Amino acid sequence: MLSHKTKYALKALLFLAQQEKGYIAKTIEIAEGATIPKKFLEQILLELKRGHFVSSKQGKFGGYYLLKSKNEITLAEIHRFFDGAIALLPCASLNFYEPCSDCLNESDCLLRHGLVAIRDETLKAMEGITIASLEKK
Amino acid sequence: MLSHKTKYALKALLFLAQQEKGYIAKTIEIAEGATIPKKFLEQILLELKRGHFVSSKQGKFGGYYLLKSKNEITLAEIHRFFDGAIALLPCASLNFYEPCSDCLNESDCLLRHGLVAIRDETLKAMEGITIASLEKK
DNA sequence: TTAAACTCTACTTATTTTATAGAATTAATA
DNA sequence: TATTAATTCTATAAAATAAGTAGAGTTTAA
Repeated sequence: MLSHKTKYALKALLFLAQQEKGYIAKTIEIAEGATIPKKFLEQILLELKRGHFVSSKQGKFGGYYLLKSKNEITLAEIHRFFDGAIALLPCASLNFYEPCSDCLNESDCLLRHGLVAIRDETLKAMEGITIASLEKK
Repeated sequence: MLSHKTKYALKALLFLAQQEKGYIAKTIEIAEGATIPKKFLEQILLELKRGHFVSSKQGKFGGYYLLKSKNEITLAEIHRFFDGAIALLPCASLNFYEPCSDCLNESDCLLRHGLVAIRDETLKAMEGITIASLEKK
């Protein structure tokens, strides 16, 4: 399952994608427009900025806007950025690989092969979902 | 990600699947054979019993054995049994559906459609992984 | 100078996960 | 029938994570 944080991030990005090009949205607008607790959203937007998904303008009349194209932001990316690995176990992960502490060795991890197969399928599907594709619905 | 509980359950089922037909395995054997904390495993085996995945024989010389065929126990089932929904949000789930509290209404949930697509792909893949298929590796 | 916005750090609260402890029950068998 | 060895059950504890809140600091426009 997605964490609330990831869900809120997706909703915020979607909100920004739906604004006119060049529009700068205040946090409070995004919070109310997408039904997200404002103080929690502040943190999320800062993280999205550090991840170069959005950029901001400070000070009066400041706010947030999309930095990456809505066609280029995928569910896979956002999931990894906030929730980490897409694989079901660390030993089956590409980007967050860790060996199992409770398996004798890599080749003896009986779960790994099956979970790598799942990861490949899930990843392919998640890379196909972009902010732009969500907007179409 | 799978919880440790789900991972342990899979490893325990795999251990039971690898025993000779009719063999009754003690908890301590499974714990040591599959590297699972024994007292935690006790709870997991009881849950697996209540879920009709395994059965047990009580008393001296008792233990656990597979009740369902190893070809019929899928990753999807075990995931749902211990970790719940396979979908990324409750509103995209088949078996654990709940409406979003932070979406105005069902049709306005912009994330839902994309996440249902992911769920369909993931579910199909997870239904293809059985205890027997894991054993082959 | 003021107002209105983002930025940053710390903290709190709640929930869930991951166990552990120990007593009760069941069954085989000497 | 007493003993032993196993499952079963309930309660609790410890740790980690998630979710949200508070408040001071900084930046910018007018």
